Amino acid sequence: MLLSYTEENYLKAIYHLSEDGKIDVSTNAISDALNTKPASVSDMLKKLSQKEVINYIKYQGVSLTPSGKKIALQIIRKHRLWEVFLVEKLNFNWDEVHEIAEQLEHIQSNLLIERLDEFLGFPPFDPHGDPIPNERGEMKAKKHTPLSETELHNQGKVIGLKETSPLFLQYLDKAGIYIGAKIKVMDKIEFDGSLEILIDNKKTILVSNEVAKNILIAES
Amino acid sequence: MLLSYTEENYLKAIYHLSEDGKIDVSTNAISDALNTKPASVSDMLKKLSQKEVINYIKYQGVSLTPSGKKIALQIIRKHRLWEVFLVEKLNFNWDEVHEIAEQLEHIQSNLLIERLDEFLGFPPFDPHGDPIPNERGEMKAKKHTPLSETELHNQGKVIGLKETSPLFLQYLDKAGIYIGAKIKVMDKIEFDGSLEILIDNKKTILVSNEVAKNILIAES
DNA sequence: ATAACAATTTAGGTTTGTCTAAAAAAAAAT
DNA sequence: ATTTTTTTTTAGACAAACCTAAATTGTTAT
Ligand SMILES: [Mn+2]
Ligand SMILES: [Mn+2]
Ligand SMILES: [Mn+2]
Ligand SMILES: [Mn+2]
Repeated sequence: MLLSYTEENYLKAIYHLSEDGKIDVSTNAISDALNTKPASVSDMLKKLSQKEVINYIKYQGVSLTPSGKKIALQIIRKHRLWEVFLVEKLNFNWDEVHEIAEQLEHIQSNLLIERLDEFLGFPPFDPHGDPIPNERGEMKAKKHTPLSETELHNQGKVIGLKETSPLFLQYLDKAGIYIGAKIKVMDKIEFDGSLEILIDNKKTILVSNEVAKNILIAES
Repeated sequence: MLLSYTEENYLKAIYHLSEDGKIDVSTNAISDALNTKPASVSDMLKKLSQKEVINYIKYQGVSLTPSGKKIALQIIRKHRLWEVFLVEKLNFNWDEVHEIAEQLEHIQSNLLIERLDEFLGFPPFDPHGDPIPNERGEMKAKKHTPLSETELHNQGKVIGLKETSPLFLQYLDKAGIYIGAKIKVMDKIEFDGSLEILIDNKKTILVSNEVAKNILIAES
């Protein structure tokens, strides 16, 4: 089935919104995510329901059907592969790629995306540590312990981020934090939940609780 | 100025139609090129005229303004660079890339296209021998003597094509003709204008006049 | 010079995706 | 158990890009 650029964006938004455990996604949440009005979302949900890519009962929220989920994962696959291309091949910084990938993810060609995947060496993760689905929509589960919940003195590695906004990524660059960096929590300040962390056994810095919540760690 | 996907395609079509020496392009020619109805073209010409990217006098055809021409050349630059990428990096055949480039040419990001150009080594020509405009819209003029008008026994090199449809490209593959191939005209059959040609001093084949008109030669 | 034909434009509609304002339903508060 | 507030849907409009049918302008042939 062929969906429009806009319909694809709705499916992707619904997928991302239901990622945080939520089973049913609300009209308002979608309108927030896509910067449209709730009334426009209602219209679109009716249309997507007709096309059988979402389960929709009026006033009761929405979820993806298996076929809708498959489409959403294909778009996410394309988005993340293009992000890898931009960073690995065209030397973009990780905070510059999202906007361009938002456009590139809608290019229609299965052959293109399979060739791109091959050209990039079948990367399992994108520049922000997010897993890249394969053709069947399967991806490596990345276990996510936020840095804010890591035990004191435990050594871990940065495997991903909850936030990927340019401002946050630029902050991380400045702090010397990147995907793969070794991090050890040296001290927890009870007052505001900020953490003293040792990066790569070299540099000790203080990060706020807000920052720590958005850094995902694989403990070792 | 920001133009829509569709407006960009109109400018590109007008540019290509005026390439063949024509100063003013007709409504019907545009509607043919874009597979739309003349009435739709009239609507769009009014809009493009308002945006000052075309010179338009009702009933008298249309031409690009300097700013319209600049935009058209930027789109063509993007199209051709992406074609090089697809062939050189993703191993596509030259007859498979046009459709995908039609989509990729509309991706908006100056940085992207400059980085891509650099990544590809600043190629002066695309896989079909067409010149790639630089950021300022300048490109190498390619002199075009159709093979059909080449002197008997003259040796030349294939530098481009007039037609780049998949069917024609596939025919050339089969015949062993490619950009850069050495060609010598051995005989001209007066009856139908077909030619006996020697390719790379190895293989002699017969090509129709129709084919010969669409192969561009640099004589040496 | 006029009639016939071809090219182009206008008039009036459709579809997609958006909006605002108003109505209806669900959830929260009293 | 009502009332109030919030969420969601419907009603009615609009812009972009297309269409068909009809009117207009330009071109060619008599
Ligand atoms: Mn992204
Ligand atoms: Mn990402
Ligand atoms: Mn092309
Ligand atoms: Mn080309």
